[in-house]
Amino acid sequence: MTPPVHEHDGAGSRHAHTGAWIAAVLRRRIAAGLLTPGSKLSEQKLSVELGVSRNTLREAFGTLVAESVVVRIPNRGVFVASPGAEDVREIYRVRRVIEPSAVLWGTPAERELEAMDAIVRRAAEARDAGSVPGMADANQALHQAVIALTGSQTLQVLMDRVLARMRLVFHTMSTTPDFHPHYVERNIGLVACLRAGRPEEAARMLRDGLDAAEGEILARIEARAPDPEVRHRAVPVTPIRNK
Amino acid sequence: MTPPVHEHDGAGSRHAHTGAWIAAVLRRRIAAGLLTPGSKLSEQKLSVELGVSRNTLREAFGTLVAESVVVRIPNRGVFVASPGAEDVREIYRVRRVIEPSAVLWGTPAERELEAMDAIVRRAAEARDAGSVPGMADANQALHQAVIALTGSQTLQVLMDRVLARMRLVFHTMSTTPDFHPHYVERNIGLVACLRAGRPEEAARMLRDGLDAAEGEILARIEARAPDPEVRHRAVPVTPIRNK
DNA sequence: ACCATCGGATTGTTGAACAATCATTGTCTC
DNA sequence: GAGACAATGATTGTTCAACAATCCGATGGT
Repeated sequence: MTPPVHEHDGAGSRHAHTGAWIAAVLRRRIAAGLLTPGSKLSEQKLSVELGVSRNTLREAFGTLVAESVVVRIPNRGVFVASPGAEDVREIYRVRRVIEPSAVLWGTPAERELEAMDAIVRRAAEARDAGSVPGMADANQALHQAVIALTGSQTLQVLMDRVLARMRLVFHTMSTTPDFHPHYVERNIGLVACLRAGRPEEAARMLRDGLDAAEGEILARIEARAPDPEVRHRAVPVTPIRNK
Repeated sequence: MTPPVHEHDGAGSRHAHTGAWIAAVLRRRIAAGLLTPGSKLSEQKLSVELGVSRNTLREAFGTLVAESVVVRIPNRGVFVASPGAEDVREIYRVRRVIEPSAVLWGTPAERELEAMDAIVRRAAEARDAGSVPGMADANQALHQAVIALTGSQTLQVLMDRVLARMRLVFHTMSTTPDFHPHYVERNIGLVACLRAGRPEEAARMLRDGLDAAEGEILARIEARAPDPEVRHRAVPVTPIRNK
């Protein structure tokens, strides 16, 4: 039995708005894969486990629902979101609009170019070392750097949420193939184009890369789930009874 | 005295999740200008006025905070957001990324082109009739149609929120000048470009229009508030005691 | 095998209570 | 009289306990 003590789950601040804190804890657990997609988050269990009131937990659920990290089904409870093929398509719709636009019209200063250079160098090292998580991290970092070109806080948090959702997609796939080496090369070319002052070409390259990635992931997803959209009942994929 | 009865505030659905319902009511009141920017939303008063529990009202506040329609200051309460110059800049950062990208890479079908044609025609009629709200509505409709080109639900709701924020900006300005006739012409040209199959030119036109609009609004804002950013104390602009 | 009914469990919502914090007022000192 | 300081009152943050409404699963009848 875990005692109802507040695990010092990083982010030390003691009691800065308990609801947001609980939301952060759950967000981290979901991102780490401790809470698998489709599993139910029972109000009673979690409230005693985290040592907060059911009301406060409910508030946390609210923010998580707003972020689409969990799904609330009325009178049934909240479940960790399990994104399907349509969700993947939506994710790439968003990325295809925002990221190419960022490289096309965001004028990168020398600072930013240097940062992106460092990132792709790190990615290349990770590839040579065969480190898949290293490549994944670098890939993610590069996309965040691209978003940063817009200078918009709003777009930053939006894309952070999209990325969190993408991580959930990967969690639903038991075997994650490594298309990452492909991406490393693409990203190198992208930064080179930006350096050369050819934003149109960079944007086109980015769009092609996104199309390719979406295609691969969709193929991988739809192979496993021949009936991806038909989730009208919104039933959790696996009624996992956590613990 | 308004009785604590639930005003049948449109959007008929009877009691689909009370918290969301209350949030919708408040959202509408704010958009309508009944709740002016900077005014405080007292938990006690509103809970009795709307006939819901303080807890439920709190949940509604949570969603409104997530939408940045209201601002919560710890231990002080929630206030209707009063966007300043920096917020306007952020709004246009977002629009400059998303809207030109939508017209550039979203391939409009005949249906959508026709819809946009109808909108600009409506705008022209409103201009000839001297109807400022008519022009404003048409302008808003056109931008929503542009966003719809992406086919992305996520971007749609994002831009809806941005637009709501923009409405708040206008509410903070006592006198709203009508730059709308300018926009009508611009929009006509934009749709024409799209019809002619020149998305690059349309995108450029859209960007120029956004730049111009931002400039005009910023000038109007910074003239009134020579010290726009210094809101560290986050004090409501006017400590309005509503009623 | 199919359908209805019932019971238990979980969610949705409320009301009251308490601690913590902020704003205001009043008092004291200089 | 002006400013620092403490007491007071009001509001928010959070918890607890309760109830109605709903859903899930099992039981039982045909």
